[in-house]
Amino acid sequence: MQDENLFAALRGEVLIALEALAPGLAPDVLARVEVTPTKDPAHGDMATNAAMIAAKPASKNPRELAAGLVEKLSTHSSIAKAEAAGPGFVNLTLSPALLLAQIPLILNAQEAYGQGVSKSRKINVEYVSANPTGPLHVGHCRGAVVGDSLANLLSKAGYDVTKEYYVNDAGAQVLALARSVYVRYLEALKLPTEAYIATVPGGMQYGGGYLVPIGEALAARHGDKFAGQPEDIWLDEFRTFAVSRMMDMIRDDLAALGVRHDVFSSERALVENGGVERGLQVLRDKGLIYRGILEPPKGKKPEDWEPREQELFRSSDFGDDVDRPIAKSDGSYTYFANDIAYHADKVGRGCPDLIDVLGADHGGYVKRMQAAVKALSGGRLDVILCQIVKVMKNGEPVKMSKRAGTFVELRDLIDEVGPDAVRFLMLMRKADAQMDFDLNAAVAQTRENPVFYVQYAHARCRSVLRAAQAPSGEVDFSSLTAPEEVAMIRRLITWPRLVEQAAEAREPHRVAFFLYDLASDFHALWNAGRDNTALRFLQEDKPVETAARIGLVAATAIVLRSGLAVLGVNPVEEMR
RNA sequence: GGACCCGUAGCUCAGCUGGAUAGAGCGUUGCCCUCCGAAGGCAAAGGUCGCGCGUUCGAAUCGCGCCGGGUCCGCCA
Repeated sequence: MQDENLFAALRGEVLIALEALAPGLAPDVLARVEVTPTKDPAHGDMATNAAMIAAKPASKNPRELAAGLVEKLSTHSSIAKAEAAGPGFVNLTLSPALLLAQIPLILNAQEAYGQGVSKSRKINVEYVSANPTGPLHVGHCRGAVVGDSLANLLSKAGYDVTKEYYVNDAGAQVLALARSVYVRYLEALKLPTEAYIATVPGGMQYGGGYLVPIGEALAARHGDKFAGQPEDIWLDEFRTFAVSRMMDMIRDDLAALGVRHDVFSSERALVENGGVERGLQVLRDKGLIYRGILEPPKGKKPEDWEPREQELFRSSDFGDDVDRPIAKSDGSYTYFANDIAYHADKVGRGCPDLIDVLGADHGGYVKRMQAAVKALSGGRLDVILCQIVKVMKNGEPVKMSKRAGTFVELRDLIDEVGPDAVRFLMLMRKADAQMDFDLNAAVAQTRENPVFYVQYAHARCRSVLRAAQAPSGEVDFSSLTAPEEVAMIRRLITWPRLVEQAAEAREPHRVAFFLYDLASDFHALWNAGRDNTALRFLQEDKPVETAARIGLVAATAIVLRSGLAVLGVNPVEEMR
C-alpha cells in the first residue's frame, strides 16, 4: 500500500472485497463508492458507503452486505478493525503501524507530500485579465487570488497548468486610453487641452493622475511634433505605448500580491494576425453561424430597439438560451467574436480543459462562452464567478470612492493589511458567495484572524524544532498514542485527498479551511502539553518519545507549509 | 419578463458533489499560565438549514413552485 492517498488505497481494498461479494457491478455504481474520513473518532479512521451503494444493484440487503465487507476487510493487515454501523456504513480503523508509518512518509516527501501523480493533461487558467487602462482596484483582487491559488492547486494535484492573462488591448477602451494620454502629453508640453478634449466623443475618460508620467515620457521622447496633429498620426503610437506602461503597472500590482502569470495574450495580436477569422471559420465550417434577427428581450423593451438582421452564432444548440451576435451593425466583430477566437486559440495550444475566472458581472456571459467552447472542440470550460467583495471597517462598509481617495486601488488594500492577509482572507469564502472583507480582522493578532492563526501554528512548530536536536537514525513512532497526537496524524493524512478533491471541484477555499483545522489541531496538541507535562514535545530523559514527537511536529510544519504554498501565503518562522 | 449566484446559531461563514447526533470563529457564560510562544486551549448555551411539495434506504445538499438579497440581459469589454 504505497499510495500517499490512504483513502484512495483503502478504497481499492474495499472494491476488491465488494467484487468478491457482489461480482460484476456496473462501473457507474462502483464510481459512487467512496472512502471518507469519519467525523467522529468513535467511528474509526475511515468509513465507506459501499454496502449502501451496491445493495440495490446487487439485490442484497445493505446491512448484510456490510457484514460481508466487514468479514473480508477484517483480515487485511492494514485494517485493525472493521465494523458495520448505521444503515450500512462500514467503519474502518487503520492499524496503528500503518497510521504511524505516514509520518516518516511525510518527512521524506517534504513539501511534495500530497502532490498528485502527473495527470499528463494540460489545463489553462485565465484570471485577472483587467483592461490595461489603469492600476488594479480592489474589485480585481478576488479573481487574482482565486485564480492564482486555483492554478497552484491544480498544479499540486498533478495537472500541467498554464496561468494566463488576456490583455484587452484591441477595443474602444484602449483608444480612449490613448486619447486621455494625449491630453497628458499636451499638458506636459504646457499646451492648452480644452480645445482637444471638446473634440473627443467621450471626453477625458481616464482622468487618473497615473497617466501624467506617461504623457511626460511621450513629450520627452517626441517633443511637440504630435501637438495639433490629427489622430491618425499619433493614436496608434500612443495606444501601444500606454498599454505597455499600463501592463507594467498591473504586473507590479500583481507582483505585490505574489501573482505571476506564465502567459500574457494580446487581443490585438490575435485580431491583427487573423485569429478572429480563423476561429470563426471553425464555426462556419460546422454551419453554426447564420444571418438572422433576434427577438427583443422580454419585458425590458429598450426604447431604441428595432429588429435588425445580424450574424449570429447558434449557441442555443449548446445550452445557451438564445443565439448570440458576433458582429455589430457596422460590421465589426463583437467582443464575443474575439473571445470565441481567443478560446479557440487556447484550445489550439493543446489545452483540452479551460478555466476562466471572471467577476460576477460576467455571469450572463458564461453560457454562451461554454457553448462556444463546446462547439469549437467538444471540450470543457469551467467558469469561476467571483462575487462582490464588500470591504468593512469597524462594522461599516468602506466607501469605494475615487474622490474620497479611499481604497480604490488594490495597492491600498495590500499596503493596509499585507499580501498574506489579503490572499488568505479572500479564500475564506467560496468564490461564488458574496463576502465581507473585514479590515479589523485582517490585521488582528488573534484567532479571529485565520491568517495569523495558521501562521502562528507554523511558527510554533518551528519554535519547537529550533529548540530540538535532530534525531539520528530510525525513529520509533509507537509512543504517539495520546488522543491529540492521533487526531493530528488523522488530519495530516487527509491532505493528499483534500488536494485531489478541491482540485476536482475547482475550490481553492477548501485548502484555507483545511489549514485552519490543521492549525486548530496543532494548537490543541500544544495546549495538551501545557496542561499535562507528560505530553510536551521535548522530554529531557526520554529520547525515543521526544524523537517521535519532533517527527510529528516536523510533519505538521511540512503540511502547513505546502498548504500555504498553494494559497501563496508566506509560512513565517516566528511572529515576534 | 428572463438568466445566473446566494439564503445554515444573535453576527460572519464552512458543510468533503446524497450519508450517521448539521460545524467553526466572533459575541454571551464559566474554567486553564512556577512549565517547549496564553498572540493559545477546554467547556456551556445558542438551529422549523428562507417556505412548501417531490425524488429514495437517507435531503442543508438533487427537482419543481413561491419569498428575500445580489449580478446581468443586441451594436461595452
